[in-house]
Amino acid sequence: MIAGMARAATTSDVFNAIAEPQRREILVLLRAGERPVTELAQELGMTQPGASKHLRVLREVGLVRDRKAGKQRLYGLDARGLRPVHEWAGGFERFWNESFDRLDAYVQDLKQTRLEEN
Amino acid sequence: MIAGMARAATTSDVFNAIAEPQRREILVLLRAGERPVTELAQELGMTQPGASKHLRVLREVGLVRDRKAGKQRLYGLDARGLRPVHEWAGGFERFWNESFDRLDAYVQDLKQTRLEEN
DNA sequence: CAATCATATGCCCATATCGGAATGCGTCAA
DNA sequence: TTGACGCATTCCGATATGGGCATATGATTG
Repeated sequence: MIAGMARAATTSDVFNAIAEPQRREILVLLRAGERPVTELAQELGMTQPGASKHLRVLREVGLVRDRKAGKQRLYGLDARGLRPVHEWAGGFERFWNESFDRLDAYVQDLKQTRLEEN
Repeated sequence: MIAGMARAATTSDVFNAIAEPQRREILVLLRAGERPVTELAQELGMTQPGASKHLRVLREVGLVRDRKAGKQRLYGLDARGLRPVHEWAGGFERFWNESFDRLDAYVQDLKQTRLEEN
């Protein structure tokens, strides 16, 4: 508990939860609506325990919620947790629009603009 | 090599690279411009080797590029790799609005059910 | 209750990962 | 050339992770 944690717990950080490709696939699938575990496992070509484990991680970070439906347990999307991810990445938007060669000029432009504003 | 990989290599997947909070902090810092390793380490309260390791990961996924400047090595942002992240998360945009409504309806259902039970 | 279907958990293994400490290595200055 | 500086790399230890497999738990039906 005290020494060298390898990484922020995947169960407490959305960024970490979506670092797993299969978990991202699950989320994409769930955009089409609620699904039982077995169906998800089948469509994604993974075992049922595998799907359950991934779903557990997604549930613990709040990206998914589950609902009992008779014998089954339906998993549904709760995408609110993805909003911070979207916004964080969006904070870099202006940087991927400017090519590197232009970035320097861009910074110069900003400076110039500021000068002109004063 | 063949059996049970724990996770997609952090060095080959942007999602995985940004799963580390400190690496995200580095990227944020670099929006202000190029920085040498020691300065990054200092501002983020990590050791120099620690910073170097994180920078290596970021470099290998292409989120950062480096340039020699005399004794120093300046790291700069290359945010293009964050665009897929932004777009992927953006694919859920309509869902994190709808989620509220669904959740609300769900809560209403619960209340209604309880009332009927009493 | 017993049998059955759906899902969750526990265990084991191989590997990845992070942090710390020591060290290698290239570059600049005296 | 010899230090000193800046950074990268390597080794180590502790831990997290994902997959496979067996099994436990839950709920439904007969």
